Amino acid sequence: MPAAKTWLTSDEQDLWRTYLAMTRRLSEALERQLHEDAGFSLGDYGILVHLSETSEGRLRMSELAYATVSSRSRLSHAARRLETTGLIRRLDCPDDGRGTYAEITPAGRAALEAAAPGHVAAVRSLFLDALDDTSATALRTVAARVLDALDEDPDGGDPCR
Amino acid sequence: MPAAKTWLTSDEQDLWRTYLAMTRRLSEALERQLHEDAGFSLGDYGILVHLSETSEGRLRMSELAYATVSSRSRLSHAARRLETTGLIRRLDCPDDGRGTYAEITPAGRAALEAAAPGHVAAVRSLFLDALDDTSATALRTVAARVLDALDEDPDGGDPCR
DNA sequence: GGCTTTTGGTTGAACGCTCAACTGACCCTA
DNA sequence: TAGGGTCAGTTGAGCGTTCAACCAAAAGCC
Repeated sequence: MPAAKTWLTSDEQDLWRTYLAMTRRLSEALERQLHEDAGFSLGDYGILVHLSETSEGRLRMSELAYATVSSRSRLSHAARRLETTGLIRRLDCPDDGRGTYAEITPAGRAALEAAAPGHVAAVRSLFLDALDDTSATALRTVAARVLDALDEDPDGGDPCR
Repeated sequence: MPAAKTWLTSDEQDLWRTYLAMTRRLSEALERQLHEDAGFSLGDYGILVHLSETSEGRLRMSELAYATVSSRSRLSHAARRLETTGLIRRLDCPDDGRGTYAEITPAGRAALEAAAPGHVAAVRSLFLDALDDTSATALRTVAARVLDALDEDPDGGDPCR
């Protein structure tokens, strides 16, 4: 096999930089919209969504960390903040003395329902509308492969470190 | 036209969440690799790359902010840090009394060349290798459309706010 | 020439994330 | 049932980003 390439070809560079610009600007725009209109972040939104989707409105901290693709530490800090603003509450897990449940409060559900229309509209207009069937399929494939590669990689492996 | 949809369909949801998971985990993995191996961030890497690509090794702060898709403030802080570590230096612009040039130092070039192989290898193995010609083309199209939508959008518009 | 407005860039405070260290509870084995 | 190892979750320090306020130089304007 040839020597490992140290640099990217100009095509590769272009694609990579375009990808970086897209992801950065998209996440900034959505973050800003959500923060202005709802007062919380995309990460917080994800927490509320996942909790609201369960039958009991609650999830163990570690499950929630996995679902929201965040570290235990980040989730723990985020949960403390969301608890002080009253959107979730934490309660001890009766089955496991180490465990903690995060539970969405009525105020949390209300905040989520208030935030959803604007956020969903932004996701549509900035992202989903840019996709036709073909590119959506392609993107799914790419994402699946990238996530697989991350699972293989020691640095990208454990989403809950 | 029908009433605006407040929620995403389950297909849309799935695609959006997969996209979010991919982008978050990929950027975390690259950030970690670079930080461990080179001691600086992906943002710093971008700054050094852009400076090194100019004929004089320098760029006005605002041009650099645009090139690296970052706010003036972020770039200003990053430049101060890079200056204290000796990878760049700042000098006053003779043509415009308000202006500042950022210039990559020899140490900066050395750090960049030392960091490049590992970073490029990670970008390849985690991202580029997941793309065949078809999906690369599709991704380019998607990125271009998303960036266009961001340019239209008041919240996503100015990359240098 | 003086006046305001705009532009280029920096700064500090507030806040979120990361990392490593830590606490307690569970588990397993002898 | 005592011990060491692992697991769930939290905490605090350090650092990077954001936001708004700020300064100085340039550009418009009359």
